[in-house]
Amino acid sequence: MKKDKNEIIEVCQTIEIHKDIIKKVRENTPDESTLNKLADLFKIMGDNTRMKILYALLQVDEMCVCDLSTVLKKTPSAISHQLRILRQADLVKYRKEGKVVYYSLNDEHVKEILDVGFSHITEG
Amino acid sequence: MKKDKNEIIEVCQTIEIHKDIIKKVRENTPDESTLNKLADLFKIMGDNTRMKILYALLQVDEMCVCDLSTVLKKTPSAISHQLRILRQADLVKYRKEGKVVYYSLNDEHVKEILDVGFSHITEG
DNA sequence: ACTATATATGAACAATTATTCAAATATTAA
DNA sequence: TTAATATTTGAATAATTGTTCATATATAGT
Repeated sequence: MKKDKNEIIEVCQTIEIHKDIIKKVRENTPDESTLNKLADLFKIMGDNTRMKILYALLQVDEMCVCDLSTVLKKTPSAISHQLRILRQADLVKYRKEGKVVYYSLNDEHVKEILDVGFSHITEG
Repeated sequence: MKKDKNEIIEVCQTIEIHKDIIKKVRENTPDESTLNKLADLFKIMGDNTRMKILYALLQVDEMCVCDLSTVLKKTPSAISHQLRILRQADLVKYRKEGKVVYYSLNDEHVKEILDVGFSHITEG
């Protein structure tokens, strides 16, 4: 069992059980970097605090850190850390007004993804 | 700053900066358990290996552990561990034929979620 | 300049988790 | 029964990550 990433691993004794299936999958799967980005997107949404932030921002135009902190019952620091992650992933944007920073959703896709996920949870 | 979950935390000195916004969000956000389930769903999709498994199963009807192991260049054990997580989340189903276990996607929603996420990555 | 407030940030800690390894099942064939 | 193979499983390890705490920055008011 080679560990080199470029080697073909002989996973099972019957090396490739279903050649046609493996061929089809290899030809039609997006490249690794795209799949990694996709996994990263879901990873960011896969956290209770960040999910609550996104759903809160879905209800209103914008919220400041203190609003989110109040609604989620978490410290402003914890909220700020998570907002930073959402910012870096371009899922939220912000504007500054004096001392207060207002955050809002950055992307229409976010709502779509949440909606489909919601259907899976409630219907399925 | 109380830690009791039922207490209202006084996060900032100006306790609730925007009462109307906070009220609206509180009234329209799904309950905690639903949001947790939603975060769990995305958490499961937010892993490189599991994402590759899902995308592979999206291309063909079904694949056995050995097929997945070959395509993803991971040990059957690693694949099996991840399939177990996908099974428990009802994202995949399986059927057994002799020694071989065939896995397939369990839900139409999975494809939808992946598609919307894909749009976000590629278009945005 | 000084104080107060809203937010951000870095380090530390605790908790979660993906992979590996070894061993256990389950099924088929001899 | 014995051997071979596909898959599963439990324990151990290494890596990642969310929160807290202390501190820093930014802005407004006095």
